[in-house]
Amino acid sequence: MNKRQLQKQKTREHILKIAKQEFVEKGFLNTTTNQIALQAGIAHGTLFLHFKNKDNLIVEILDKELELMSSGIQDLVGRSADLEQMLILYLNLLEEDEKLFSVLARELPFYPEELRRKIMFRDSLIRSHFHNVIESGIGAGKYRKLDPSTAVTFLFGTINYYLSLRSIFVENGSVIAKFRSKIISTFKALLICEKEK
Amino acid sequence: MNKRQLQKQKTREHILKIAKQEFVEKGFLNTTTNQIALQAGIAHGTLFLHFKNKDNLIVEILDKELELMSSGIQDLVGRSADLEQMLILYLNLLEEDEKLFSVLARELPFYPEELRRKIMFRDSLIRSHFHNVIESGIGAGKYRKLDPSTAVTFLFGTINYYLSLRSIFVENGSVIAKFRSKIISTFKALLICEKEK
Amino acid sequence: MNKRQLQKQKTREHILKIAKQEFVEKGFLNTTTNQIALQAGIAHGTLFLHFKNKDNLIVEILDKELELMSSGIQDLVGRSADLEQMLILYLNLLEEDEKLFSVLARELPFYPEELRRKIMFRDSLIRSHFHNVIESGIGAGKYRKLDPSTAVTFLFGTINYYLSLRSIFVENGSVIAKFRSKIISTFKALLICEKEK
Amino acid sequence: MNKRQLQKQKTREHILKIAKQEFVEKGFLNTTTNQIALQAGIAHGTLFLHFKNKDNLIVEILDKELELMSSGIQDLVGRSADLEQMLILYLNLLEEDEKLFSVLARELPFYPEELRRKIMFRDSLIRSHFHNVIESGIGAGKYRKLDPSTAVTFLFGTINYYLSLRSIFVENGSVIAKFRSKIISTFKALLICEKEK
DNA sequence: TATGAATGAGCATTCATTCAT
DNA sequence: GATGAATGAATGCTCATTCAT
Repeated sequence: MNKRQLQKQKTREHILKIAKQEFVEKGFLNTTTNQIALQAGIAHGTLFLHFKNKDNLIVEILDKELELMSSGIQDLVGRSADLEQMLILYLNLLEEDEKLFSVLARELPFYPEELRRKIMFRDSLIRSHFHNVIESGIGAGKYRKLDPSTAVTFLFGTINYYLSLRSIFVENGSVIAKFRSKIISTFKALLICEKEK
Repeated sequence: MNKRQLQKQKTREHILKIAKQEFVEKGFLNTTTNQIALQAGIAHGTLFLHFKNKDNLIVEILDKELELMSSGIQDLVGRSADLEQMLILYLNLLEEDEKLFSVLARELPFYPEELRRKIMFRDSLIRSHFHNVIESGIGAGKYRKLDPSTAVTFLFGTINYYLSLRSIFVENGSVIAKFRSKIISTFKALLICEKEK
Repeated sequence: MNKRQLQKQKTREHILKIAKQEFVEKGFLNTTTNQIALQAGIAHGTLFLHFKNKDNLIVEILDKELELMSSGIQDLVGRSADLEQMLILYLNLLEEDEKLFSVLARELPFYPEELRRKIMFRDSLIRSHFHNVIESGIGAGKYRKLDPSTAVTFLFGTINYYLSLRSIFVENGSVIAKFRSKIISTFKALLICEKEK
Repeated sequence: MNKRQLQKQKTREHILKIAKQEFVEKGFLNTTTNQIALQAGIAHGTLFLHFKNKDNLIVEILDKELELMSSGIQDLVGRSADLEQMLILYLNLLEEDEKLFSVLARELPFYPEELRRKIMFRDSLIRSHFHNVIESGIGAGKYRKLDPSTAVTFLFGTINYYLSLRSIFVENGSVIAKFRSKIISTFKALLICEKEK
C-alpha cells in the first residue's frame, strides 16, 4: 500500500469514527451527512468519495461496531454457563454502551435490508447462547418445561422494549440499571418455580 | 343529518380510509399529506379542513383502533376477568390490523412528543387492564408473587418486538398468528406454576 | 324596508361590530375572515355576501369608526382654543381607544389606497385644529416663529411612533399614559421659550 | 482568496443585491425567497446555503446600511460633535437608500420578534449618538434643559413618520429631500432658543 | 484525491374566495 | 338570503447527492 492509499485509508477510518460518535448521540436517521463531514473536518463531498451513499456508511459503521460488540459479548457470556451470570454480564455490556444500543433498538427496523440482516444475525449468536443454556437446563430438569426460543424472545423483546423507549423510562441515566433487578428476577421466575414463601 | 353534513362525513371517512391504507403501506412518517390527498381525490387543503394537522389524523386513526381494543377488553373484563381470554382477544385484535400495529410499533419512538404521549396514554389504558387482572390474581393467590408491572412489560415488550420486526419473522401472513400459542403459553408459565406432568 | 332587508341590515351591522372587536385585538391584517365569521356566529360564506372581499370590509369598518372618532375629537378640541388643553384632550381620547389607534398606526401603510386616503383625510382635520391654534399663536407672539405644519408633524409623528411601537414601550397598560407628560412638555418647549431656571 | 471562494463571494453578493432590489420594490414581508432565487438565477436551496434563513438575509442587508450610517456618524462625532452636521449626514444617508428605509419604517412592527430586536438594537446605536451629543450639549449649557430621550424620540418619530408614509408625501423623489430643511430647523428650534429677530 | 458550491425535489400548513345546495 | 365544504396557490426551509475546479 503506497502513501496515497494509506492516507485514504486513514481518512476513511476517521470518518467512520466520527460518524459513530454522531450516530450514538442522535441516531443515524437524524444525523445529516453534512454534520458528519463537519465534525470530521472533511469536505462534504469527500464523504461520498469513501462511501457511495449514506446507507453504505451506516452499514460499514455498524458492521464494524457489531463485530467488536458481539465478540466481546460472546467472550463474556461464553465464560459462564450460569444463566443468571450470563444475563448479568449481558445487561452490564448493554449498560456500558446503552446509548448505542438504544439507538439500535429504535432504528433497526428502518435500516437497509442488508444491514438489518447482519445485525440480526449477530444478535442471534448471542441469543443462541442463552437458548442453549436454557435448553440444556430444561433437559437437566433445572428449568421448567417451556419453549426455549419463546423464552429467549421474551427476554430480548423486553430488553429491546426498554431500550427503544429509553427516553420515556428515564430522564438521564440508564434504563438497564433502573430495571436490571426486575428483569432478572422476572426472567428467573419464568424459568424456575420457586416455592412461594 | 342533512345532505351537507352527510357529504362532509363521507369525505372525512374517505380520507380516514385512504390515509390508513397509505399509512399501513408506507408508515406514517413516510406518507405525505399530499399523497393522501392525491389518493383520496381531494384538494390538498381539504385534508386540513377535516383534520387540524397530520398528527391529528394519525391520532384519529389510531384512536379508533385502540379504543376498539380497550373497550373490547373492558367488556371482557366486566364479564369474566380471565387473563387468558383477555390475551387471546388482544392478540386477535392486533392480528386484525396487524400491518397497522406493526407500523406503530416501529415508528412510535420517532413520533413528535405530543403524538407519542397521546398514543402511549391510550396504550396504557389497555395495559392497565392486564395490570389490574394480574394484580388481583396475585392477591387472590391465583398467580405467583411477581411484580405485575414488569410482568406486563414482558408481555407487551415481547409482542412489540414481534410486531416491529414483523417482516423478519414472516414473509406474508401474520406474526401474531404464527406465535400466538407460544406467547400465550409462555406468559401463562410466567404467572402460574403448574405442576410438571 | 321589508323584513328581509331589515334582517340583512342587522346581520351586516353585526358583522361590522364583531369584525371591529377582532380587528382591535389582533389587527386587521392578522385577522382571518374565518375568525370573524366564527365569532359573529355566521357562515364563512355569508361574510362575502355582505362584503365583496376582505378589503371592502375593513374599509367599511374603519370608515364608520373614524366618523365617530373624528367627530368626537373635533368636539373636544373645538371646545378649547388652548393648545395644551387640546393636546391633553387629544391624548386622553387616544388613550381611551389606544389598542385601536395602535393598530391603525401600525397598519395604515398597508391598507388599500382608498381607505388610507380616508383615514389621512380625517386625521388632517384634527391636525388642522392644532395647525390653526399654533399659527394664530405665532401671529399673536405667543409662540415662537416656526413652521406650523412641521411643528404639527413633529407632534403627530412622535405620537404615531409611540403608538405603532406600543408593545415595545410598554408590557401592558398605556404608552400614552406613560409618555403623556414628556410629550406635552417637550412639545411646549418646541413652541415656547421659557426662561431657563 | 482562490477561485472557489471568489465565486462564492460573488454569488453571495449577487443574492444580496437582487434581494435588496426585490425588498425595496415589494417590501420584505411580500418578497418570497423563491422570487429572490428566481430573479437571482440560482436554485432556491442555494439561497439558504448563503443565508441561514430569510430573516438573516434581511438582517444582513439592513446591517450593512445601519452600520454604514452608524460609523459615518461616529466618525463625525469624533471630529466635531456638531449636532446639525450629524443630522444632515443622517438625513443624507437615509435619502441615499430612502426606498429601503421607507420599507423598514413601515414593516418593522410586523417583523418577527428576533429580527425586530436585532434591527432595533442597531437603530439604537445610531440614536445613542444623537442622545449623547444632546445630553452633553445640555450639560454644557448649549442646549435647553429638556429630556434628551424624548427629544430624540421626537426626531426619530417624525422622520419615521415621513418615511413610512413616504408615498403620500411625495409622488416620486425623496421625502427626506423635500422636508430636510424643515426637519432640521424645527429640531434646532426644539433644542435652542434663539432670540427672535 | 479532495473540495465545497450548487442543486431541486420535497413537505406541512394557511386562507381568501367560490359555488352547489 | 344563507350556508359551509372545497379549493389550490403559496411559503420557508432541508438535505443527500453531484460535479466543476
